[in-house]
Amino acid sequence: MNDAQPVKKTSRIQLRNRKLILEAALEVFSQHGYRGATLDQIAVEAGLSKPNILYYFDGKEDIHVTLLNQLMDIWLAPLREIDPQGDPLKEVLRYVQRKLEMSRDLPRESRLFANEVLQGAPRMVPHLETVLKPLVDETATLIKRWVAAGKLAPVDPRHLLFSIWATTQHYADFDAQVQVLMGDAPVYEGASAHLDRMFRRLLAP
Amino acid sequence: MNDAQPVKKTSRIQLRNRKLILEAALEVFSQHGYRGATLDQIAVEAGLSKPNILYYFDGKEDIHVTLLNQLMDIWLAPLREIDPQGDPLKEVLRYVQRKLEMSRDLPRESRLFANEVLQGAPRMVPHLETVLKPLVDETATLIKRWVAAGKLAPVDPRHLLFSIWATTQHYADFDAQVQVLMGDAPVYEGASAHLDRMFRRLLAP
Amino acid sequence: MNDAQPVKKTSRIQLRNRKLILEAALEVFSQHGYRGATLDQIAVEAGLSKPNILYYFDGKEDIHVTLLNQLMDIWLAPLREIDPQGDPLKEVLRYVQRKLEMSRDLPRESRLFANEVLQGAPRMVPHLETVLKPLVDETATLIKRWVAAGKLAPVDPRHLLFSIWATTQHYADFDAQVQVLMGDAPVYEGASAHLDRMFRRLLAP
Amino acid sequence: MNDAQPVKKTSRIQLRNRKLILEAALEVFSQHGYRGATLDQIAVEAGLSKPNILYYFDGKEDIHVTLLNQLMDIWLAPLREIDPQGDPLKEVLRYVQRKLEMSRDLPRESRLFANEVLQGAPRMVPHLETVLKPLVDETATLIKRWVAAGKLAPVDPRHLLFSIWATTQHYADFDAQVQVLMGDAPVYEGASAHLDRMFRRLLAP
DNA sequence: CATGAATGAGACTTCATTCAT
DNA sequence: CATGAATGAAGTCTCATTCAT
Repeated sequence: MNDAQPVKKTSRIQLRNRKLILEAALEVFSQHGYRGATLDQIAVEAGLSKPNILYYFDGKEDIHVTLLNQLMDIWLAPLREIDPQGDPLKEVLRYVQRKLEMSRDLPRESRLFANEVLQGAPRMVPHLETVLKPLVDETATLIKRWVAAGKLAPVDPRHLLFSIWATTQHYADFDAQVQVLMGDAPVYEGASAHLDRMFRRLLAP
Repeated sequence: MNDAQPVKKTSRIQLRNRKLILEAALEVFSQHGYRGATLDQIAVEAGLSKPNILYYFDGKEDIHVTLLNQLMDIWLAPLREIDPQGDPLKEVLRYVQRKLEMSRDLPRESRLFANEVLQGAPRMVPHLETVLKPLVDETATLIKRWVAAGKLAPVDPRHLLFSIWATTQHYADFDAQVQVLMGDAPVYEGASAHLDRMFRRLLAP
Repeated sequence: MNDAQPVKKTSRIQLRNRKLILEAALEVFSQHGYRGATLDQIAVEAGLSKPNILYYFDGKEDIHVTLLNQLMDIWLAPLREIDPQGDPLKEVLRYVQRKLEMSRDLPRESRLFANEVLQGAPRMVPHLETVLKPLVDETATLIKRWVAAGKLAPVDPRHLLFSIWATTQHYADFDAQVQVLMGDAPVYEGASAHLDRMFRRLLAP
Repeated sequence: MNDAQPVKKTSRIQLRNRKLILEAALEVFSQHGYRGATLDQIAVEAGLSKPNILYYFDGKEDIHVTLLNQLMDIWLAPLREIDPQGDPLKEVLRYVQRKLEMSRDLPRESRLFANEVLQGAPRMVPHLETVLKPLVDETATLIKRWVAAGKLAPVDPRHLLFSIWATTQHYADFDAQVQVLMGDAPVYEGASAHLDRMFRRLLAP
């Protein structure tokens, strides 16, 4: 009957509320995980009623998936910024620092992602395969070329990436433990220096 | 809270069933997280009835806490095995390999722990402070001594430990992602060589 | 309740939209029943927005009642057409055929009505008493007169009407079952012949 | 792990409560339809708590399906009792009376069935095809044989069955309307006589 | 030691209706 | 005349826990 697609005009309010909800959901999901989070919490955090949340999203899972997909773009940005024309060592070390900054500035995003992968990434495997894998493959090729050209010490590109991700995100994901062990001491300054030295020593040709 | 411990005579069956339950709970909790896990799943996995589970433990949380505390002993064993009299570089590199082996052989334990810390370690902070922190402080002192003696390259001991934990546990905690990116390629062989080189370069004086 | 009728100027658009809504509601109500139908479905079916629907009707129930009342007029038309001056047998048999045709051509109306009566006709009893009953009483009197005059075989007029209604509407109301049992065979041709013979034999003096 | 099928020992209580629930559900479903019925109503009617209802059945639909399947057996019993060796006319007329009695004594079952078929029998088509159709096919063959043998007047067996079902069940399904039109007059006596005469005239050879 | 039975609290979701423009 | 936004009430279902044997 009505073939006209209901091209939802995303009005000002629409945009604002969707943002409000996603922001609230990020807070709640990253803290309690998917199952641990409740729509009630998200609604309160967003300052909206529960049914109103469901007016903007199709359900709890829809919010979660939307969040994860949005996240991936932000999350992979630094990897995309590695300049194939740049100085190899400098490029990689800059990537490490960028990742560490993200860990410091966007810890909720890091935890949201960790939560999801930790449970087998049930809602993300497709995305990982279509978006992350090609990008990683490409980066691996680049690093191999750099190694072959003698610009970097020999290293397995994928394990290198794992190490970078693991060490940088650790400060966000395992923050509770870091807090206990570091007390009041500043964390990120030391981390920055430590990681810079570690990866510099690993990769300096 | 309830200090009046019901001095249960721990019979043979008691012990067996407690073990069954904890084993089942490890499986379920590590896969779905605390909130995502249900007593039903644990009961089925353990082959016991739900009320029977609650005969052995005071509730869901009790099982979880017991599991986490038990885990910590296993988890910290390699750290305790570092020999202050041994060769510093060798000792640390051995620790890295031990941790990597644990990640491979006990991934559920790793994920259980990660899940908990990720959510702020609400049920573990006391344990972390009383058990983990002193041990880490002690190890940090040892490493500092080694560094001062010129046996290791200068390094912040705590950030070193973080890097070791992060890189080794990554293979268990982020397994879903590693699988996607590594495909059928063997993972642990490469990881072992990579981490050995990385920490050797970092620490060789 | 609210006697202050909001004397709506029934413009062209008004009329068109009311018709659109009632047509959509007929479709939806007859398929899912009163409780099973939703305003959303009706709105989509009518190509109008939900609040707009409520601009034309006071609520879900209002639409339903309006529909039922409208229906009754159509539904009872054949009964009103029975000609007291006509040939008794011919008149009744023609009525049977007219009802069967309505069952074939207006199955949604039949089901809507059936749905309502099936659930005790909560929204229709008054209408039944004030409109249907007098008409049936009148028709019963007519049939009794015809029987008394020897123009029809002795028959209880009300049970006769029940039988006519039941057998003709069955093809609309129990269509799902008829489909299963008749397969691809044509239904209404056989039904027409069968019912004609049945009521002819019953009533031929 | 546990291969032993959990052969739910249907204890005394189990049996009693399942019966209680089905009885309550029959009452509620037959009155309000599937969608119109609520677990709350069923729970109250059964005198059990809502979660307890769900301890015995997997959900609303499970109750409904169970009810419908049970019903079919009762419902088709009279059809199965038609004796191929008996006197044709007598057998069919007895069937009519048995169906009419069921309409009088089990009106809720009749309405439950009508409700379901009216909405397209979404939960019953398979059952209709595998259970009802073969039985009807068989009966149709029998009737055809009787007609061919001159024991019954020529009649389409399926339309005959439709007419029997329609006219007898009408008194249960359209009871609300029958009540309005018959007032205090006894219904089933007249119906019995009327239907007996109608089908006798139709079928007498 | 063990379990079938039961439930209160709370989770997600639907929907008729109202609000505000 | 029309609609995007919002919500209270209610519905189905889950789950940790308790009861009673």
